[in-house]
Amino acid sequence: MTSPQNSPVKRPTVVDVAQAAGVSPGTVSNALSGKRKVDAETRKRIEVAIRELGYRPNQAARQMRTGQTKTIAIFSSMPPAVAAGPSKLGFLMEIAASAAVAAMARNTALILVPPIETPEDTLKSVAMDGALVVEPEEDDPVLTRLIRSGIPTVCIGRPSGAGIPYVDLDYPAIADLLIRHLFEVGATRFPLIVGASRRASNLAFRARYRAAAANADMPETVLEVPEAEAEAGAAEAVTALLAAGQDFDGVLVPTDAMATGVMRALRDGGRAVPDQVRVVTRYDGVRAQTETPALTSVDLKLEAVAALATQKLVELIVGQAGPEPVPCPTPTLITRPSTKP
Amino acid sequence: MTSPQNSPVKRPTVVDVAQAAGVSPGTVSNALSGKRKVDAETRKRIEVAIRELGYRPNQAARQMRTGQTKTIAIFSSMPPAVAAGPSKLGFLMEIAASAAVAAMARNTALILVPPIETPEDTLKSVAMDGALVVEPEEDDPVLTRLIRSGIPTVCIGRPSGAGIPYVDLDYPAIADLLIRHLFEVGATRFPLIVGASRRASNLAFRARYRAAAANADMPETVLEVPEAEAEAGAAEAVTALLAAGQDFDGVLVPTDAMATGVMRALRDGGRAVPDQVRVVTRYDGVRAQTETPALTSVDLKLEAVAALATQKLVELIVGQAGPEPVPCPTPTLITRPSTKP
DNA sequence: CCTGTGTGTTAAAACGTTTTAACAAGCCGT
DNA sequence: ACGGCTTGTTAAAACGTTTTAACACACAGG
Repeated sequence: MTSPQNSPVKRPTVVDVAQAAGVSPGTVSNALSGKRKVDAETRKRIEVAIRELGYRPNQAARQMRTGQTKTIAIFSSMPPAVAAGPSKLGFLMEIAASAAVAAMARNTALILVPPIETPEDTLKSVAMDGALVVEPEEDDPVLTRLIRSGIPTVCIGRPSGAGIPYVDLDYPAIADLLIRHLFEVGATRFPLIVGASRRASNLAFRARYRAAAANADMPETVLEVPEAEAEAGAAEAVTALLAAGQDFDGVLVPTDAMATGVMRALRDGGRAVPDQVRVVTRYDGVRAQTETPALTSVDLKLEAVAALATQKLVELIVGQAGPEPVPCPTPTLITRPSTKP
Repeated sequence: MTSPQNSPVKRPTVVDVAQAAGVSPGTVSNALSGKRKVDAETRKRIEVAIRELGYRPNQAARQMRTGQTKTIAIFSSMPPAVAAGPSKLGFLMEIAASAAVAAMARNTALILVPPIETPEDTLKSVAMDGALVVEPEEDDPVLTRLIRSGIPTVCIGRPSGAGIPYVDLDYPAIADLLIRHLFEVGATRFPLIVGASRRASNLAFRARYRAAAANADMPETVLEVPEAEAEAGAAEAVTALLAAGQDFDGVLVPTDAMATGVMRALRDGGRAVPDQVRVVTRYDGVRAQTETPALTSVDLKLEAVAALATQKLVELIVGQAGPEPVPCPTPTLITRPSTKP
């Protein structure tokens, strides 16, 4: 109960604790970190002093000295137009939530970096010693900037560059899962509606679709839609298809926002789902679930993926792991009314 | 192209920049922050030196000197059982996403603190100069700890203590909206299924329900369900109600997880929604949207709420604002098949 | 008695900024 | 020629930790 200085609050520091415990600051540090041996009796004194004063270590000072911020950031490389809207809550946030708990379990904080146009500014203003990049695009600007800055980075979804560690989402397997299912429920010819960017998932879907079409003697119809106008673009594409009189009994449309557009176009065009046309999409998010009828999609095991990526990242940071990719959990199908036979 | 030291990387510091530009470190700092005047020509030299060396300020050092971390944290006080599962992606993440962009716009990072049992550890290990608390409970442990630590805090949803700034979610208005709607679509007697905790929203729903019941001469039936077992508990409660032969033509069930349970119990009990029973819930999340039939709910304007709270928080941190609450946007009804007349 | 070996502690340096107080130079009005 | 004012710059201190090198001490083996 000694009268404090008149300064506002003056949080106690390690030297206050040292003084109270009758030791030197260095010893307090050692007691806290356990890096060097300190006498049991001394440690006791220090602990009571800490409790007494309500000492909390100053993270900034600690960070500055050690160079470790104990912080990782999560970036979405999707254009804001894609990440925004109803999907915003989906993919990215689902991963972020899981990554946050995985990080916290390793006593690391996760900071949420919203989709932005200017990665440079963000990289300057925010301190982190590692980064997660969700679904990097080919030559992703955020990703390249990160690795050029020497910041340890783990991708979720395979990146275009080599030597960057990642947790694969195994897009080919996902594509096969959906394509096989379409055939199984009786579809015989279906177009692929896909994003125009060179994002890895788009590439995989195109490749697997081509292979499957060739294999089944099905004519290939690949419609590329700019990702920024996903929903409207997909609707337009399907409407054009209908107008052209092309017949099809299924649609493979990975991006959920585009799936919404497809469903609208089908409704407007008087096609019944699933009786006349079966529709499947990739991400099992709000959109897939709330469509009428609800859409068959894929359980990507995002929670596990996020946890693995986070673990890999912290190992990378402390130098316990190399840049080799992490095997990913196998995705499974979720069948819904949109493909009911 | 001078050969660098053999040390790993050695990021350039402010003194390197100063040396390259032929000035003192202090001047570089001034040029960067713009706090003091520096000659236009000198500033130019500094800027090119910065670009040349690829200098990025060390945030930790900056933080330590200024005491500002430029970081805020967002806490959910919900028990993990509630925050987990499908709802995890909903309420909390929707707010977090919006808060992140609002924070970033003010050049502040948002760190995501997952629901935890041990707030003390987190508060110790993570540096922040402000906090958002989502839906604080009465005498919320996280909240009390935060204010005791003197960390500026803004709540989303009214806290129990006084003097803590918050953005109201206006639970009474929300409750009234739903209750009025139930009456309007022809319901004459309906129970309230509500969380057992003393969370502000629960209290408000109880109060408004009582008032409305008294006013309409409707018998009161309030069923309290422990929040940890929301879905199962609510299902059980409704099943018991049916077994007891109590007749009702509507259900008011604010928590979406409980709504799922209610719908299941009604289905199992052979009651048709909306023909025999109308159901309304509060949060328009995945669950409300994917129920069959989809549930009438409320647009809480979470995006705006989160932005307001974040703005208030940064103002609070820099001392530009007092602890008075922030007026909140008015919620609106979203009518869905579950109350179709 | 001397040398070596732990053990536990400490004083001081270092981390990279920002801020403070001082200062030099130029200009103005007497 | 001198004091006062402005403008731009700087040297040095400060922020709170961790780490390094040194030290004091006890104790063992010769």
